[in-house]
Amino acid sequence: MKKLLDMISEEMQAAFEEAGYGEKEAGSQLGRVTLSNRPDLCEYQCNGAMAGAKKFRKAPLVIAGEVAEKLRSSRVFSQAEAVAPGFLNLKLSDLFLRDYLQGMRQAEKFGLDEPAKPQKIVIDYGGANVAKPLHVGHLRSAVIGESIKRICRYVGHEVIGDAHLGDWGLQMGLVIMGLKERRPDLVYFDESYEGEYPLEAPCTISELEEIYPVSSLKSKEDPAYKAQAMEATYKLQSGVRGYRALWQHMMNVSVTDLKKVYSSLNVEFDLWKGESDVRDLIPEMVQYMKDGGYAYISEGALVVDVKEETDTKEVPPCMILKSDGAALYNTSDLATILERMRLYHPDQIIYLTDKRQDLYFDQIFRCARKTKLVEPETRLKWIGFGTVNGSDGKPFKTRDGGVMRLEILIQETRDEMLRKIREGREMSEEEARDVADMVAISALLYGDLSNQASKDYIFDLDRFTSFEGDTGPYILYTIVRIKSILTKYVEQGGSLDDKESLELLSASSLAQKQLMMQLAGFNAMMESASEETAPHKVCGFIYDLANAFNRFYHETKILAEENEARKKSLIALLLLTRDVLETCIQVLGFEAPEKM
RNA sequence: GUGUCCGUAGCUCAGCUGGAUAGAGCAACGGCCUUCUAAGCCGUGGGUCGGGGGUUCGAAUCCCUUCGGGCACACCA
Repeated sequence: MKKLLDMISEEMQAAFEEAGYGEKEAGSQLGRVTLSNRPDLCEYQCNGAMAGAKKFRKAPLVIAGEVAEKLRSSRVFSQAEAVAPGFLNLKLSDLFLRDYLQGMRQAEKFGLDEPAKPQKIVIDYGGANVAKPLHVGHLRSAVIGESIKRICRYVGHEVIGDAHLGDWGLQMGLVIMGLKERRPDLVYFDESYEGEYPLEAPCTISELEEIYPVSSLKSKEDPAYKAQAMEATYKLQSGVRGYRALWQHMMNVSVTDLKKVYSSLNVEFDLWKGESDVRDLIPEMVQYMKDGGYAYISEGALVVDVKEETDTKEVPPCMILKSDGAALYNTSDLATILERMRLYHPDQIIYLTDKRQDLYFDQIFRCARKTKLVEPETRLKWIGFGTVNGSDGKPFKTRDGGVMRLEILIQETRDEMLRKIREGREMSEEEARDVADMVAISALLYGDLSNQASKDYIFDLDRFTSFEGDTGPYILYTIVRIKSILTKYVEQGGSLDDKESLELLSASSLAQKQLMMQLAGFNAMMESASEETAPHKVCGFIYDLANAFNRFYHETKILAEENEARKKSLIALLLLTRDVLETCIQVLGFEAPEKM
């Protein structure tokens, strides 16, 4: 289905041409119609007469007047008037709008067209680390990545989400050393041991999480200890049996825990790959880069130059191997690109990390292109997100200044929501708990996603969990209201299956028409949210839609409507509103309860 | 130093492929429940869009400059 604005722009363009203001060049913009920024004057507007005034050597108002004249009998516009200095103020025909919504309701995905070329996209969620607890910073990559994945899938692309764990670096050596300090008698550390290793993991997740910070601190203070940790890393990487077995246990314990936390945020990965998965590809890739003449030794390290003529900044070379010959983050990221091209051959890879890694990804992408790890048409996209700050504007911390664990944050949000629900609603304890969990997730996700990803934002639990204003709970409340009416309608013997009834709808009030206009913008919004990988656009859209609905709701009695035909048509409008809202929150990553 | 992002109402944020009187929410104040969830709706007050210059018929939006802040600048990830 065409987008509403495109349809009415075409109508307008035709009127321009008919009035003698055709443009030879393709892609003329004279007839472009946009949503009015003066809703008190009109619904849509076209500014083409002013843009064309110079070219046609005529006063804009004259042009606008002549164009308006051509639109007198238009079936699209019920009103088109020329206003000084040359605006074309437009109102949409009720019939046209109604037919458009009817088309939406009957079309797949509310009239959103399939992409011209569906892509295969890999999303790299930027790597939680094994044996280190998730903290607030991980909230963003998980939540934004999940929403982008869902948006792209909805639009019609094939998307593979990869958790991409940090499971192979020095931190693994640190954890191994930390464990060895505590429990030197474990069989994994006995290098002469040749038997089977136990099936049971030697430590729990909380123990692992305790070990890392202690060990990390110690390595900073004690160079000898750090050397041991590096040796442990080396032993793990070179395949020492006990270390590998231990590593496997830590992986299992950690991944189980990560899955638990992520799934509480409705975040799911298709792949649980990590740095370790490409370890065998590294030698081959390094050799390839040397043979191709891309990589050379600089200051002892193996690097690839990624400077470009047009650079206005200094771009240091991309390092492939450290001067001690060891691999680093760059190495595994590049090898991962190689692996992904071989296994999935994606059209696009999207990375989510915090925005400080801007330069780093610039280097990686340039290096991948230069060394032809990817094809010229493969898109590499980096989405750098901002910091989660506390109310003081500085990175979010716990009360005592520590790092806020994601699990704790989620729990606090749930508790707060449960408290509010108990306060304001009569509900069984069990139901209150279920509802609180759903609403809490909406609060958390919407609070994050409604901000532009690239900007920092202030995490304010009170604001996010509020039922007022631009929040997840407000959106859910609106959906629940609609559901409640629909439920009552069915109880009174009504049917929700009538796909034709929207045809009976007349635009009888301003609020109703505004609701309809808002609904009609769905396909355009979703397309741009997908193209710009911008979940906040979905949030903006449903907030406006929820407002439009609530205004309409307050002035329109639906169940009490006596004209059966009109009642049916109103129910059809409610159904469309509910479905569009639920589709939108689904791509944002949360869902609405039946009651709240 | 080089580069980059940001600066919009008291607070949190939209708007930024240039259009008319710069929008929401929170907070403040005032209305609306015998009727579909008042966790809602309606209304009032609140602004040199950091400053200056330029391009344009028209600039929060584009360009330059300046101030203030964040971040990054090869052997961490």
